[in-house]
Amino acid sequence: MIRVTDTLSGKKETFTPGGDTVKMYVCGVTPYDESHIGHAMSYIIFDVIRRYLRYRGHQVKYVQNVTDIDDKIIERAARLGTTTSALAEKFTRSYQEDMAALNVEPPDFNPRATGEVAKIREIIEGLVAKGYAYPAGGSVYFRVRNSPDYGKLSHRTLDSMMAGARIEPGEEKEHPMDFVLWKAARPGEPSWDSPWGQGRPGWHIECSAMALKYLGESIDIHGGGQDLIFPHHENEIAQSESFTGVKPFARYWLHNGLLQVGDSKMSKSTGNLISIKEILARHSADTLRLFVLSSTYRSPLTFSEEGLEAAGRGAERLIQTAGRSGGNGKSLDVLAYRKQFLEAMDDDFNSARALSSLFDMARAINQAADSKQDIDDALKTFKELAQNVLGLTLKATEKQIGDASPFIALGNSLIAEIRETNSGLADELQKSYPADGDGGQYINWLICARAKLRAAKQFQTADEIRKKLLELGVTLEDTPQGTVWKYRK
RNA sequence: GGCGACGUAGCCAAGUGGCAAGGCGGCGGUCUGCAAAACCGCUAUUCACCGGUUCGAAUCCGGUCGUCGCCUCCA
Repeated sequence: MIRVTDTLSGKKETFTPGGDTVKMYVCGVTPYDESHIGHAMSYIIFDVIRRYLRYRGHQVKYVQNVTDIDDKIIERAARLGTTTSALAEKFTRSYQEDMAALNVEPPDFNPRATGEVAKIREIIEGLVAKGYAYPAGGSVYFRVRNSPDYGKLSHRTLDSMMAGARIEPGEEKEHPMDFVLWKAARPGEPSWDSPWGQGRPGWHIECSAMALKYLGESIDIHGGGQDLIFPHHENEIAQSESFTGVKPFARYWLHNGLLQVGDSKMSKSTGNLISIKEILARHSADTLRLFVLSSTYRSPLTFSEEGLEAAGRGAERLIQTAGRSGGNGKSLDVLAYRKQFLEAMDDDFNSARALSSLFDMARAINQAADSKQDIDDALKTFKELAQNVLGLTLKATEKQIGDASPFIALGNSLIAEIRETNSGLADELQKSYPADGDGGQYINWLICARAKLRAAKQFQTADEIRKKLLELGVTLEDTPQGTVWKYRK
């Protein structure tokens, strides 16, 4: 039994989907710039939720929109002298690359706002016909006063919103909180035909349209960042339920806490953005996923380089475990750890607690491997949870060695050094010295040279190789199967 | 001003009535020629502070202080 915290009720509820397939909608990005690590956090979380539901035997249909037309896109495109569609396309693709790099599975449907104008118009017309919306000056507004429960998601009333006071004067609106469904086009802006004249969809309406079109009138999970609760999701509920007359529009509203940098939220308006690409240049997807998953998804998370490094070391331990092999002793049973893992995930996707079970399991596996127990089944369970549920790759980050020259230099000076005391060995090494190749080849050669030196008990020179390699970012590990190396910066 | 969240070890973080998970770091040990990796042991008598309820509270109630979010484009 899975329990989820629903923003609407404010409580932890038993999760029971409306049908055989879990219908899941998560708000996507507005592609006018590179995606940032706040996006990474949110989409990693919903990716894990989706994976877990599937792991628990649910079919999941996952829809995510792309808001490819809005004020920011228009503004940015104009500034850069490009079209809104070219700009949106560029950053949509960049976003998709980022998600792939983070091992976030693509949605089943990924509709663009501009591709759904027909459905959007249909809904607005319906809302106008029912008296929930009214045209004014070529735009169409939603009439919040006709939705008595407006404010139920964000737990506030119209009166309390008015008290907040940061509301601009009425313009064409009947009520200050009325929001735009259809925006009249200004000269030169991209626009579509409508009964109210040339214009384009407002922000909130596309999500209602897509959810209704791709998932139906009542969906199971609607997700997004906490910053979307008001006004975006509040408005989605109002529009959707007013249009269809079906309640609830979403059975469960899930919201992730926001990523902070330093002492404030990272956001577009404060400009303290760190892009996903920037982070992935320094840290692996597993590192980032572990960093995000080691706290509960509803809490705010403070980004820090130290935090990522800590997560990275943890990730390495898991990767190390995944690569182990046991013997043919007694078979290790890890079902108790698996049970704990599932109990944690069942409890509102408590990935932090689930991870503690995974680390415990890793320790048990390492221990068993050390004592030559059979760890095949254990490893299978371990990987299933780490990869299929948490979406970790468990692959060591093989960073490309850009420049082989430091390794070549190291090899050359080594030969010269050895020649002073042992010309025979120097000749032998010289013979096997790679004429060219990538850094890896030279590293392998250096490891080979070190093995010969160790065999000859020339530990000082051998250790020097290890030390120099470490300075270049290469760690050596001597295992019974030989020496393995890792490159990390 | 309104609404909401949070304050647990050096750092990150789980735990919402019954002896304080896990990760990172640190210290000691096993293994190793020495390391690395892995493993073992230790690392919070105490959960912002004050008061209350209870046989029993990090967990419930009241208050104080502090941090953050939303109320405006945002994942």
